[in-house]
Amino acid sequence: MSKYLIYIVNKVFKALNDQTRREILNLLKEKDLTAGDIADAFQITKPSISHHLDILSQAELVTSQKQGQYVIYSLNTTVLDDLMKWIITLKD
Amino acid sequence: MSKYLIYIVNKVFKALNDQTRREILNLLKEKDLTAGDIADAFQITKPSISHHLDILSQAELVTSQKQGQYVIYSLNTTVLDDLMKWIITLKD
DNA sequence: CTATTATTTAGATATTTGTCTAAATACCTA
DNA sequence: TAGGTATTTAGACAAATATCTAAATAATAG
Repeated sequence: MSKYLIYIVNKVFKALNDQTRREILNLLKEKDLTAGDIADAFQITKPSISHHLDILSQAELVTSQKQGQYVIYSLNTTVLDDLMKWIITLKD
Repeated sequence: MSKYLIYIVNKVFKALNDQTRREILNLLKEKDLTAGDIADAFQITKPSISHHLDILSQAELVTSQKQGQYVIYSLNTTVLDDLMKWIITLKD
């Protein structure tokens, strides 16, 4: 288990250890969304959602690009491969 | 995504969101160990390890059986399948 | 330019979490 | 039964976290 993988996995587990953040990822699975669209899907405030999106970004579970005054978020599943690797290592 | 799976995945993510607990699982991958053996592998106190083991038990990531005055812990990888299912669902 | 909309940042607060020490429980052995 | 070992429980405390409101930043539209 490389130091790099341990570092990534730590961040990803942290990011995934929250129901709201997991639901955000599920929303983004369907299609890319603006920060506002994502916030509208939850009962919590926009700043809180912004914070969740930041944590997801740090874990590289989402990417974002600015389009005018909007910020569009997309799901990024590449780190999930690292996560799977970690889990499989535990299994065999 | 069933309510049951969401419930399980929530507990498992909680349990896995800690370096010490992840290391405990890695130790148990090699062989079953008593609570004391596990505690000896870390710098933190026995009560703290006991607490970590409790969280891992609640998530069903470990099982335990009493053998005399010892409690022997074993890795249980079955919930990891549920976790994998959740991840794969996100990926495709 | 000014007002409006979208998003993030800053700072405060309550809750959760990881850790500790001390005590309790359970089992074993002489 | 008494003393020792293994483990857990209870309670305290500091650090981390999720949330909020208010303010700042950035872009658009009139």
